[in-house]
Amino acid sequence: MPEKPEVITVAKSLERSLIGRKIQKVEVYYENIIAYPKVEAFQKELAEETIEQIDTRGKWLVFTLSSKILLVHLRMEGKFLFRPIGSPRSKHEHVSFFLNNDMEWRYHDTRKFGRMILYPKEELLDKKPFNELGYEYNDPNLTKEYLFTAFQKRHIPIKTVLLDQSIIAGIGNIYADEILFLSRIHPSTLASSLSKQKCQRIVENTKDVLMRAIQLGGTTIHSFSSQEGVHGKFQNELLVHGQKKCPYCQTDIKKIYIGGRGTYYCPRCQRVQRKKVKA
DNA sequence: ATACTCCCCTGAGAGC
DNA sequence: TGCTCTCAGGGGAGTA
Repeated sequence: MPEKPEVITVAKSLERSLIGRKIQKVEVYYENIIAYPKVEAFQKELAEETIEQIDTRGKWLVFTLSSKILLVHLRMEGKFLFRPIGSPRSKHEHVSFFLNNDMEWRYHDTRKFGRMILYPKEELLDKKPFNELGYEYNDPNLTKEYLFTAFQKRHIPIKTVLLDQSIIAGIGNIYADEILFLSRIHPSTLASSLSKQKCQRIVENTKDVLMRAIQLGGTTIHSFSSQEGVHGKFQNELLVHGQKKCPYCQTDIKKIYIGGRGTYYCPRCQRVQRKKVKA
């Protein structure tokens, strides 16, 4: 669920509680959350590290520490909580960072899909996932020429390509639908068939949708999972994802599956491209 | 290199 | 009521 705007919101909400704090100890209750290095090394290397800065790259949270970089991907339902040291732990709290203010910074993840990676600072850019992430929504290099070239060799639906983090980083299922709706492009259209003009629309609408969503603190869809400090308002602005009627033409919104992802579109505003037929 | 399939997880919701 | 089944969904791994 968290896409770029939600990840930014989480990063901002954590700053006040974490910047300048020292991690004294780490406990891991579900080991698969730690993707790299091995759990023991992860715990050992984090001890005595101070949190200096919090950023995002794609959908990753990037914690700059004294001598390491901690990456966290929330995937579907990851979230953070703060609890006094020793507070009862719920069954979905899988990692706990003991801070130097008698608080535990805890990672909660119902589906256990989230992942954490710890790297030495200098290795960050050479390794997965950073060495294979595409441009951010606000990167000046994100141009219609770049997309047109990248799309040429992708003979799969544009919806799927927008979710490919190696081309544009940070777009997830919800915003992909919104971007294609605003661009008036059918989500099944093969990426390789898109004109430069349509690539330009995708560039503009990617920037537009993400910027507006970031201003509103992202999208909160699952009411049951409202997380501490994160209350997005962009769900009120969604035009097509999860909607019933097209806000422009009142046509019934259709839901289909593309690449296994639920996909919403307006069959009138987002027509299937047809090859021009000679008269 | 690109495309496709399977898998990881759990809770919610449907069906009986 | 309560059990069983299906499904969503980001991304990594394995395979063609």
